[in-house]
Amino acid sequence: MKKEKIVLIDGHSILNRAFYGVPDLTNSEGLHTNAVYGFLNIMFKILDEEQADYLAVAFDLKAPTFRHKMYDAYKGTRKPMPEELHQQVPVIKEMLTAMGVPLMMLEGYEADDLLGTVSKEMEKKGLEVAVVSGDRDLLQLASDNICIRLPKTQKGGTVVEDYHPRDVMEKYQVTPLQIIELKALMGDSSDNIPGIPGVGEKTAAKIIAEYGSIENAYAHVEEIKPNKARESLRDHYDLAQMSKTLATINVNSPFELNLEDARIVQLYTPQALELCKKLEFKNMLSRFECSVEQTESRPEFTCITDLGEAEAFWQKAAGCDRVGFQILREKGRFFGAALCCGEKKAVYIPAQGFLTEEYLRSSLQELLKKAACAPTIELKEQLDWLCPEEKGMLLDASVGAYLLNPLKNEYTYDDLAKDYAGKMYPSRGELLGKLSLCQASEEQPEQFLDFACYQALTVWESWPVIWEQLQETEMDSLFSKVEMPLVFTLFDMEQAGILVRAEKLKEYGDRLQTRILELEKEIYEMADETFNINSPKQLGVILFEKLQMPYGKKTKTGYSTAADVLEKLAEEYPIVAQILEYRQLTKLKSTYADGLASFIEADGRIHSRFNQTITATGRISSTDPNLQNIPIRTELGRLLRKVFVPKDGYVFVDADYSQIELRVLAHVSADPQLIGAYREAQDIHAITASQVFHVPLEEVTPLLRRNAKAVNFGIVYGISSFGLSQGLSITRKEAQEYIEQYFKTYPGIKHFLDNSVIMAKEKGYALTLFGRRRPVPELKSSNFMQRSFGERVAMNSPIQGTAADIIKIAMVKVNQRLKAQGLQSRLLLQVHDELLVEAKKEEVAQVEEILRQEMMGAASLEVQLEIDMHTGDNWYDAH
DNA sequence: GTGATCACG
DNA sequence: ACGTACGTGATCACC
Repeated sequence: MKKEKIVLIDGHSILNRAFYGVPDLTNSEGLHTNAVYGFLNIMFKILDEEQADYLAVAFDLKAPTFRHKMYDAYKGTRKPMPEELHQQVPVIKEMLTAMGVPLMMLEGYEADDLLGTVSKEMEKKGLEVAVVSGDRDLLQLASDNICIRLPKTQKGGTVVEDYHPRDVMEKYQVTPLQIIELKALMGDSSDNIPGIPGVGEKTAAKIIAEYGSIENAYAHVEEIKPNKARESLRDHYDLAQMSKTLATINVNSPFELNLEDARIVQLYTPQALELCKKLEFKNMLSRFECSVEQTESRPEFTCITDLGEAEAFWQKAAGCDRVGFQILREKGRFFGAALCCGEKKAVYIPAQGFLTEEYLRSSLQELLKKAACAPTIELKEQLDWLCPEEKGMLLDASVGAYLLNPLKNEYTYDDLAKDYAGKMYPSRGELLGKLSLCQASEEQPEQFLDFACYQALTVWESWPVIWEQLQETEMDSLFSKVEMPLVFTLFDMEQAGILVRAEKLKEYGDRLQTRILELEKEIYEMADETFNINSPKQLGVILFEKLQMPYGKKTKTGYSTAADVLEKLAEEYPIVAQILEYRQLTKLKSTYADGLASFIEADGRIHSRFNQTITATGRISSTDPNLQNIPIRTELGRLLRKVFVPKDGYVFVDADYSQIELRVLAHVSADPQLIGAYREAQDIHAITASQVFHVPLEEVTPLLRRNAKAVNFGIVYGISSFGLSQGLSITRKEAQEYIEQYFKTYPGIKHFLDNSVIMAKEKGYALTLFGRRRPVPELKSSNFMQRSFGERVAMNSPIQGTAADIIKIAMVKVNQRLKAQGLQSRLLLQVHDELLVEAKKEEVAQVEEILRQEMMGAASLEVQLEIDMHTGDNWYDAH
C-alpha cells in the first residue's frame, strides 16, 4: 500500500520569502497582499506536486522579530517586520483557517520546534513527511521519510530544492544532524546564534567533516587547523555549547497534531473563495471553480435572432427603470447590442437579417428614452453610433468608478463587477482570448454571447452601488454636474478633430531629416565609428568608455545619457552638443513629424482621443496622438504648431489660464500675503521674489525672479529641498533656506501643505475644492522614499486636481454655450490650462466673450482667475 | 513587455 | 541612511 503523505509548512518563513519575492500588490482597499499571494502560490505548487493527504502550517506564536535575513546579516541589527508584511500575517491565518488547514502554534515554542516534533511523530506513524521552509536550519530534520523542501525564486519562477539525507550529504558533506554542529560553529545572525568568532562556513564544514561533532572537535582541539580557528574555539567553549543548544530543534515539544484535522478534504471552500475575492486574487479563483461555482447560479443569457423575439423583448423592457446596455463594435464594424433589465439575465441582439443596424438603433433609442437611467461602460465610445436625442438618462459607470478610485488602470466590466457587485465574471481575455470581436463572433459564438451579456449585466448590477458610493463620498454632484456632461463635451471634441496641413508637415519633416543626416555624419566622424545614437547603451559606451568623458549619473542599466547630464558635457565636448541636437531633431521627426502625419484622416483632420479615466489627479489625457504635448519650449519645435490650422472661414481663438495652480493655492491656503500679492501685481514670480528675498519690487533681478519661480513650482509639486536644489542647480542647504524663507513669508501656505498631508494620512485620500478624491496609499508605507512620495502627492493633488476641476467645468460650459447660442464655432483641444476653439470669423467676438466668461467664472476664488487669449491663423500664432 | 528619454502642463 | 520634484504619452532599443 502507498504511504500516506503529510505536508508541513513553516508559516512565517514562507510568508517572509513570498513577501520579498513577489512585487508589491495591494487590493483596492489598500491592503497589501503580495506575501499572502506568494504563500498560496507556493503552497498550491507543493500540494499539486505532492498529492498529499494531510496539511498543516506552523507559526511562531509571537513573531515580533521576524526579519529580512539578507538585510540583517549585512546590517547586523534586528529590524521589526515591515508593516506591509505584518498586516498580512492575520490574513494568511484567516485564509488557512477558511481552507480548514490547522495552524500549529504553542506558547513558548518556535515554529521550528513544532515542525520538528510533528514531523518525527508522523514519521513514527508511518507517514511520508514534507517540510516546507525557507530556513536551512530545518535540514537537520531530514530523514529517509522526511524531506525538507526549500522554495527559491529563480528567474521569476519558484523552484523547490528537495533535501533528503543524501542531498544534505552531497551539498554540505555532513549528515542532517551534523547541520546542528555546523550552524553552532558558524553561527547565524538571523537566528541569533552567535557561533564561534572567526569560524565561517568553510572552516566549520572542514571541522565537522573531520571530527563529526563539536564535542569530538574539542577532544582534539589541539590538532585543529588553521591556528586562528583553534584559538577561537578554545576561547569560546561556552559559546559553542550555547550555540548548539540554540541551533538544535526541539523534537520533543508537548505539541500534538490531530491527524484527522489535517486531512485535506476541501481547500476550496466558499469562505476561502470569499476571502480570495476580497484580496482580489483573480487567477487563483480558477481553482475554486469546480468546487464552488455551483453555489452561484449562472445568469441566463439569451441571443435574440428574430424580429418577433426582438419585438417581445422591447415591449417587456419598456417598463424598465434601469436599462444596462452595451454596444459591440470594432474598427467601425457594428456587431450588436447587449441589454440588461433585471437580475441574472441579459440579452444580446446581433445585427442580422431583419434586425438591421438601423432597426436596433431606433429601438434602443426608444427604449432608453423611457428609462429613468441607462448605465453603460465607455459611453463616449458609443455616442457616435447611439446618436441620442436626450442625454439625461445616460450614465457612464466607468467614469463613476474612476471617481471612486482613480488609481485603477482599467475600468472593464469584470473589474466593475468585482468591485461593485461582488461578482467574479470572466474577463474578455478569459472568454475570447486574444481573438478580435470579428473572429470571436464567428469562431466562438457562445463565448461572444457571454462577453456581450456580461457587460450589460455588469453595468445594470453595479450602477446602483456606484451611485450609492458616489453619494456617500459626496462626489455625486461632481459626477452629475461635471464628469457626465464632460463625456459629451469630449465626444464633441473628438468628433471635431483638428485640421492639419499635411504638406507643410511633410516639408517640416524633410527639413529635419536633412539636418539629421548631417549631424549623423558629423557624430560618426567625431566618434570615429558608426553606432546607433538612439541607443543609450551604445551611446554610453562611446562617450564614457571610448571617449573617456566623466559620467555623472548612472541608471539601473548603465550610464545615464539624459539631457541634463549631456548638457554639462556639451561645452567641453563638441560631439555632445551634436548629439543633443540630434536627439532633439529625431524626437521631432519621429514623434511629431512622422507620428502626427500617420493620424491625419480622410477629412484632413486629426481626431485625437481625450481620456477621462486615466489620471490620478482628475486631469484628462490625450492619446492617439497625444495633442497635449505638442512642442512649444524651443523655437524649432514650436514651429510645428504652424501646421495646426483652422478650416476656411475660421480662426483659432486660444485661451489659457494664467498660473491657475498658484491661484488655486492662494485660495485654498487663504494666505493673505499671497492673495494680496495677486490682487495688486501682474508678475507673481517677481512679487514673490520681492517678498521672499526682501528686496523692493523694482530691484528684483531676473535671477531672483527665476529662483522665486522655481520655488513656486516646487510648492505646487510638494516641496522638498532636494527637488528644488535639482531644479535650480543649487545645494540642498541653499534650497532649504529658500523654502524656509518662503514659508516665513507665506505661513498660510505652510499650514495648508502640512494640513493636506495630515488630512490625507488620516483619511487616506487627498481632496480637491470640488470634492474629487485621490487615494494616497503610499502614506502608509514603511519605506521612507515611498512615504515621502505620498506626502508630496498629498500636497500636489489638491492643487493640480482643483485646477483640473475648474477647467473641466469651463469646458462643459463653453461647449454648451457654443451650441446653445447656435454658433458654428467648436471647442477642439484642452491642454490642461488651455482651450483651443475653432471660431467662425463672424463669431470671434462671441467666442471670446464665452471663453472669458466661462473660464473666469468656472470657480469663484479669493483670487480672480485670469486668462490670456489670442486669435491666430494657426496654433503657433494663437498661443 | 520594460526602461530610458523627452515632449507637454 | 534613505534618494525625488507633480501629472501625463510616444518612441526607441533591447530582452
